Formats: sequence, C-alpha cells, structure tokens
Amino acid sequence: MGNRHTSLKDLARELKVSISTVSRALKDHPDISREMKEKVKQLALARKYSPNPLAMGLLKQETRMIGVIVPDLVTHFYASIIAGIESFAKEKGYFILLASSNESYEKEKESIENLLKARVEGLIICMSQETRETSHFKSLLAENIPLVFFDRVCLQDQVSSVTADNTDASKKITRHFAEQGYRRIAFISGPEQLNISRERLAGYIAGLESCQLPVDADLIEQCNLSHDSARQAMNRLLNLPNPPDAVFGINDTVAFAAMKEIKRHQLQIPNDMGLVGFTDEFHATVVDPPLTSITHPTYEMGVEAARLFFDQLNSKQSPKTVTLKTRLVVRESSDKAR
Amino acid sequence: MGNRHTSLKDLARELKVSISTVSRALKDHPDISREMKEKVKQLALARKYSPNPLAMGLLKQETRMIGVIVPDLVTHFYASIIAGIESFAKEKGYFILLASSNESYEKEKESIENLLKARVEGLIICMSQETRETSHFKSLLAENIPLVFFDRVCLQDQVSSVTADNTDASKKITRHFAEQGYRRIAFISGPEQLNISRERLAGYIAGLESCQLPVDADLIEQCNLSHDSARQAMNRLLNLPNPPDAVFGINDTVAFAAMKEIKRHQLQIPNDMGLVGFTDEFHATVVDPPLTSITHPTYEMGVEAARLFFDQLNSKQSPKTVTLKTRLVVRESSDKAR
DNA sequence: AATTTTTCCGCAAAGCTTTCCGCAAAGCTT
DNA sequence: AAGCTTTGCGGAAAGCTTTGCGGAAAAATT
Repeated sequence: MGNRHTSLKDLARELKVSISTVSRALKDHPDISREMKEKVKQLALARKYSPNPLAMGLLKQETRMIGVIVPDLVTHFYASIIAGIESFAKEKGYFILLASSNESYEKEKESIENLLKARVEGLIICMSQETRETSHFKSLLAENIPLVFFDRVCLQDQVSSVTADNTDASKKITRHFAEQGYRRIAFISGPEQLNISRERLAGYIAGLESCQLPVDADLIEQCNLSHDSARQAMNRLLNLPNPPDAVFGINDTVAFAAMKEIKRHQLQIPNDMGLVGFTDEFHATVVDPPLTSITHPTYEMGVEAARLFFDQLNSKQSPKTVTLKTRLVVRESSDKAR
Repeated sequence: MGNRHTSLKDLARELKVSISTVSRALKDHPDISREMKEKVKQLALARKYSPNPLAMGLLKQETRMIGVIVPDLVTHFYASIIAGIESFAKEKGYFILLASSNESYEKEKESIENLLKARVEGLIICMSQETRETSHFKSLLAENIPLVFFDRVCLQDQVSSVTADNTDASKKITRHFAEQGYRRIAFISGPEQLNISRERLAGYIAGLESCQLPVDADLIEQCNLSHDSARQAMNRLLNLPNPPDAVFGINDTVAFAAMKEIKRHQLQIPNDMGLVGFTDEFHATVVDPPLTSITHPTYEMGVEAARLFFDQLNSKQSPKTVTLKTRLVVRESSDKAR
C-alpha cells in the first residue's frame, strides 16, 4: 500500500546525506556544492520526486485550494464560469474544490463549512437563490477569509464581486424590442432578493421609459428560476386578457421554458411573440429559432472572479467591483424583419 | 495572518492538559474520564475545532481527494457525470479535484501528473479523443493507483469502467428508424480509437442486418466530435448522390450539428430526414423538434464510476465493468406518424 | 605553523494529528 | 499493610518539508 511517493528522506538515505542537504540542493541553495546539487537533482528526477503538498501546506499554512460554490453544477452557465476560474487558478498553482448549493440556503451554509474544514484558503461564491440572510458571509469577513461573489452578489461594499452590466443590458433589450415594433414587452424576473432580478428589472423599466412605453405591472412576472416555474409564469402572461407581444427572460432556463410554452400555444417566434434571453453563446444558438440574447461573458466572469480572489489573498485590499460589458446579439427570435 | 484555525495544541494549552488527552477525549477513548471528555468537547465546540486534514493526510497517508479528468468541463454531459461523482464522493467524505484534457492527449498526461503531484488517491477518467496510446494509464496500474474509466474506456480487462450499453442502444435506434419506415439510415461516428465509436457502429450495423437493410459504406461518416466537423460530416451525407433519409448522431454535439445542417438545407425533420441522438434528457428536449434519443444516464454514470472507485480503493479487487441500461425515448425528430 | 575565513553540510524545530508506551496515583485483594 | 490491577493522563514518534544556526573540515591568510 502506503508510500507510493518518494520523499526527501528517501533521497537522503539513498545518497547518504542529510535531508536538509537534499532539500537545499534541489532549491539551488548557495551552501551546497555543485557536484552535490547535480547528484541530488539527478536522483530526484529518476525517483520522480515531487514535494508533498500536505507537508508544505502544514509548514507554510497554505493549501493552495480555493472553494467554489455554485447554485448547481450542470448548467452550462456555471460550468463555463468554473472553467474560467479553474484556468486562472491553475496558472497560479491553485486547485479548486467544487461544491453545489442546489439553490438551497442550508446547503450553501453547509458547503461553506465543509470547504473551510477542508482548509480552502478562501471562497468564490454565487449565492443560492434562497439566500436572504448574509450572516454566514459576514462571519467569513470577520475571520478575514478571502471571499468573492460572482453574478449574484450582496454586501457589495464589503466583498469583491464581478457581475454583468445587468441594468444597461436589460435596457438595451427593451429598446431593441421597441425598435422592432414590439409594444407590450413582458419581463419574467427571478426572486427579488437577488440583485440580478432587481437590476435587470430596473433596466427593463428604464428602457421602457426611455421609449415612452408604459410600465404595466401585469407584464412583470416572477419565477424561482426553475424550468417549471418559468413555464407557469409564461403561461400566466399568455393567458392575460391583453397578453404581451414580446418577452424578456431573465436567464437561460427562463428563456427556454418561455420558448416551449410559446410554442405550445401555437404562437410563432418572432412574429407573434418576440423573445430575448440573458444567456451565453452556446445555448442561444442551439435552440430554434436562435435566441436573441445578451451574451453573458461566462468564461471571462470566471477568470475575473479568480483574479479578484488572488487580489484579496495577496494583499488585503479593499473590495473591488468588476462589471463586465455584455453585448446584445440579435438573432431570429426577436427579428421580425427576416 | 496565519492561524485562523484552532488546533489540538490550542485546546490543550487552554485546558492545561496534554495534546494526546485532548485528542483522545474527542474520540471517546476509554482512557479518558467522563469529566475531562466533557470539558474538552465543550471547548472544542466553542473554538470550532476541526481536525487539520493536512496533518491527518500526512499521518494516515491519505488525502481524501479524487482526481477527475474529463475531455471538457462545459458540456452538460460531463457536468452531469461530475455531479454524480461528486455526490457519491461527498458521502464518503472525499473531495474531487477537477481537470480538463480539452480532448488533448498531451493535456491528459499533464493533468494526470498534476493531480498525482497534488496527491489524489486515485483517478476517474474519461479519455480524450486524441488518446491512442495507453502507457500513461498502464503506469498508473503499475503503481497500483486506483483508476476508473467512464464512457470512453480502454484496457478493459485491467481497469474498472462504466459505460452505456452502446451496442444494444445503437441497435435499438436503427430498428426504430426501420420501423418508422426510414430506409437509408446514416451514422455519424467519432474517432475510431474510441470504444464508443466502435461499439455504436457495431450496434448500428447489427440493427441494419436484423432488419434486412443493406449496410452502405457511404452512409457511415466520421467526425472528431466537434461541432464543425460534425456539420461537415452531415453536409457530406446531404450531398451524396443518394442521400440518407435518417441520421443517427453518435452524441449530443453531433446530433445538434446535424440538426442545424439539415435545417440549413431546408429539410423537414422528421418527414424529410429522421434524426436520433445519443444524449441526455436535458438537451434532447431543448431543441426543436425535440430529439428522439437514447437517454444517457449521466448522473448515474457518475455515481457508478465513484462506486467503482471506492471498490478499488478499499480492496484491491479485480476490475469490474458496469454497463448501464439506456432507453430509447421517441420524440418528434424521428416520429413520422405525428 | 597557527589562525582566520570559507565551504559545505547536519541538527532541530515547527506545523498538526494519532497512537503506542510508560508512569503515577488510586482502588482493590488477601 | 503489602502487592496487585485499574484508571487517567503525558511523552514521544512518525508522517514531510523548510530554514536558522552550529560545526567540522578545507582553504586561505598572516
């Protein structure tokens, strides 16, 4: 069983020198003679020596692990962000430990505890949609544990975070709809405790107002971001006495659910009903018709989150807020002209 | 900075007892008096003591980490499998360290090395499509490092693996097409070094033969599983003097690419061209028309892979092969009757 | 030739946990 | 009361690495 890996001790024994000599030889310490260095390095290579990260961690009090908590693991949106975090972390020689909250507040807290027990050096988190209360985050701050939020954020003055330009982007969507001739533009939002809901709603309203379109409370629906709940929301919109002629879904899942429901009602997209989402490249092009959307720069969001994390880790700087520019990509789902 | 976490030493000092007493008290060792146990446990709770996994790892020579290597991180297929692995591993108190090969043989080898340096206790791998040579896996076996393959496998007699019932499933697809009245059934395969390509091709052919349909080499295309390459393959099929009336795509990406290409050629699915894929529930229902497919039990595949991993870890058993039953779910893309 | 400097390497501690021994005191037996 | 067992705890080692300090031998100096 046991010892698969070569240790300094093994090398030292074989060369009949002390452990410290081996250690220093490998690090080109000036105290060690050239011949000794070569002998040691050669044997180290032959025995495939690599320092034991556990011992190093114990000594240096660092684990080179980052905890990442996402609402779920399977959505392309999060998967892509994780890929971004991972690539940046790898550059720095860090690994990521993944946990999923399954959109549950309890599991979120539990995951934080587990990751801390595993001695991650800090956390990068996208809050669960259930989370209304922030004391578990505050206690991280109190213990000076590096923390970064992405996409869904809170405590913005105290925690570094990276988000999309939600308000701006939503405003662009509404204006785009208006330019295409849509007049009754609906918005399917998410839980109001989420900043993305609030910000995208604000942009939606600002967009309407800038086009002199009325804000109709009937056209603002809410869902819990699940597929079913989004379908129900869309269904309510379609059953309105005066239904919308365009819908803006707050994210991927919602946009897809809305699309299915619209089709089920035998309505044509984009002619009977315009549809725009807030998704990434991949999903927008796989559906039919291709979805006009604000393309969420997911991979980049991951990279930025990781960058902010290392800023925190290296020097206790004051929290930074990074806002990623998005762009509106017009595809068939909102393009009456075609 | 430094020491955020309470150690046994901290507790011992505060209680003015020895470290070993504290350790034993927490583990209910019979040598320790009831009162002492209570005092210790109470303080441990108050100070939020949790054992340092690095120290434990050093002592027990175990890191409680599993390395997982997938061809990419963002595909729903792999994300879902990873979720399955993760949930089983968490039960056992293990974490997973994720790495992506990006379908590259070199990166696969590199990832293996990195994960071993990080001292994972073993590996769960889905080979990159480039991998033709297996010496890097064999050296894992030689060092007795637990190894499990999923979906794409090799060295089957030496390594535990979990796959879908590829041949059977493919046979079902061909027969289903035949029953629907399709006669010229094409197959877009992947790289031939992958078992999934070979097995699904075998099933496809067996299905044709069992229906007394001829096997036409023109109708068997190959691609490298990328979107573009799959589109090109589909395009070649469509430009055949005698094109197919149905297509079986070897996986998600291929099926979607084929769908786009069919639409681009103004053909109707399922009437002009039947289409069936080998995908999971999610993707099959998000496209239009909904895709008939063999639903790949992805999450379960992850769970099984993890289970096999722990079998290996706990007792050096001989390698097991788990084959997961799939089912054919008929949706619109191959259902002329509707 | 004697002394100082340089060169090269070993010792030991720290970081944290578990566990085998050992040891003292208390309780028991006869 | 003397000798035994039991009870309850402390010491130390092992697992692996880095690094300050001390020390011996070789080289250089006077």
